[in-house]
Amino acid sequence: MARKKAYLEEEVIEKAMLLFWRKGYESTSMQMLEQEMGINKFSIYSSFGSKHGVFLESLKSYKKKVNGIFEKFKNSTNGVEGIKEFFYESINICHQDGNQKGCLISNTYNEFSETEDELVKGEMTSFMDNLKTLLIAKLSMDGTKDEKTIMKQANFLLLAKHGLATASRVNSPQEIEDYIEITFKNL
Amino acid sequence: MARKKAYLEEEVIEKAMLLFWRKGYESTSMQMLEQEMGINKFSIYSSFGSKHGVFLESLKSYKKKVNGIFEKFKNSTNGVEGIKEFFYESINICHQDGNQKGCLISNTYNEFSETEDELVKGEMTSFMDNLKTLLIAKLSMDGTKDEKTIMKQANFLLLAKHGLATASRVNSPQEIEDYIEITFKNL
DNA sequence: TCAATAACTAAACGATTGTTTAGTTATTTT
DNA sequence: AAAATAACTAAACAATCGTTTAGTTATTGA
Repeated sequence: MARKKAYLEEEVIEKAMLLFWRKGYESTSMQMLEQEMGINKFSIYSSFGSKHGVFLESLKSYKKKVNGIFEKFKNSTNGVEGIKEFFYESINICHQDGNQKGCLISNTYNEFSETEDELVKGEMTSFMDNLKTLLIAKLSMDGTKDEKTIMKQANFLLLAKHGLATASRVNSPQEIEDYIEITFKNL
Repeated sequence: MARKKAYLEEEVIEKAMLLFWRKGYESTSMQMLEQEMGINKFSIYSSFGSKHGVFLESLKSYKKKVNGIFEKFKNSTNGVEGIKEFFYESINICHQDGNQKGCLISNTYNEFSETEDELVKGEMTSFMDNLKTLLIAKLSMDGTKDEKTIMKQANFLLLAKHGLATASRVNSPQEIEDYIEITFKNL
C-alpha cells in the first residue's frame, strides 16, 4: 500500500484527553492539540475528522480510564461501604498527578449543559443513568430499606458524586474528606 | 456639556449578566452582548473598558441580586434551620424563570478554576470564604456542637452548596429536593 | 525499480474573536 | 445661534478560531 502512520491513534488521544481534562473543550484550541498530541492538524483531521471528533474519542479514552474502578464498584457486595470506596477511588483519579482538574465527565457535563450538543449530552446522561441504577442496586443490598428511601438516597448520592467531582477542582482535600465522611454517616 | 447617554449602565449590565449567567464567559461574544444589551460595541467599551470589565460588573450585579437572601441568612437566628432556608432560597434563584442555569458564582468558579484570572478567582474565593464563616457562625448557635464537629459540618455544607448550585443546571427538581432533605438529616 | 498510495509539511482558507478608530449626530453652554 | 463636546454608527483592525488544500516525502506491492 503506502506509508505507515508515525503515531498510534490510541496514544495521541490519551494526550488529547489529558489536555481536554485540564482545559475543557472550548478553551482547548487545535493549535494546543497539535502541540500536545505531537502530530499536526492534517493528521488530527485525517484520524478524527474534527475537533469534536477528537473530543468524543477523548471521552471514550477517559471512560476506559475509570472503567476499572467502575467495574470494581459493579462487583462489590458490601452495599453502602462499596459506594463509599467507589467515591474515594473516584476522587483519587480527580487528584491524580497532584492536579486538581476534577472529573472529565462532570466537567463536560457542566460545560455542555447549556449547549445544543445532544451527542455529548447524551453520553453524559447515559453515564449518570448507569450510575444511578448501580447506586440503587447497592443501596438495596442489605434488604433493610424500603423503596422510597432507596430512591431518595440514590438521588442524594448521585448529586453528591457530581458535586464532589466538580468541587474537587477547587476545594481542599480536608473539605472533601469532611464532605464524604458526613455524607455517608446516615445511610 | 454634551449629548446624554441613551442607556443606563445599571440596566444594560443587568442584561449582560443574564446572558453570562446563561452562556458562561467564554461562550458569550461581544456580538451577543451588543444584541442583548441593546447598545453597540463602542458604547460597551466606553462604559466598561473590555469584555472582562463587563463580566466583572455583571458579577457585581449578580451579587446584588443574591444579596437579599444573603442578608436574611446573615440575620437568621434559628441555626441549622436558617441554613436550610438559605439553601432553598438559593436554589429558587437558580431555577428562576423556569431556567436551569445554576448559580452564576458557582458557574464562574467552575469555568475559571483552571485559568490564570486571579481577579475573578479572587472574587469567587472571597465569596466562598464569607459563606464558610457564616456557616460556622450558624452551626455554633445552639451551643451543643464541639469545634471539630462544627468545622467538619461547615466544610460539608460549603461543598454541598456549591455542588447543589452546579447540579441545579442538570439535575431534576426531585433529585435536588431529595438531596437537600438528606443533607440536613445528617447534621 | 517504479508506479501507486497514504502520511506528511506548511500555507492559506473564510469566519469569528475582542478591540479600535474615523466620521456623524445630538445635546449643552456661552 | 454657534462653538464645544460627548455619544452615537459603522467599518476595519489584527489575531485567532476550526478547517481545508496543494505539494512533498516515505513506504508499499508488483
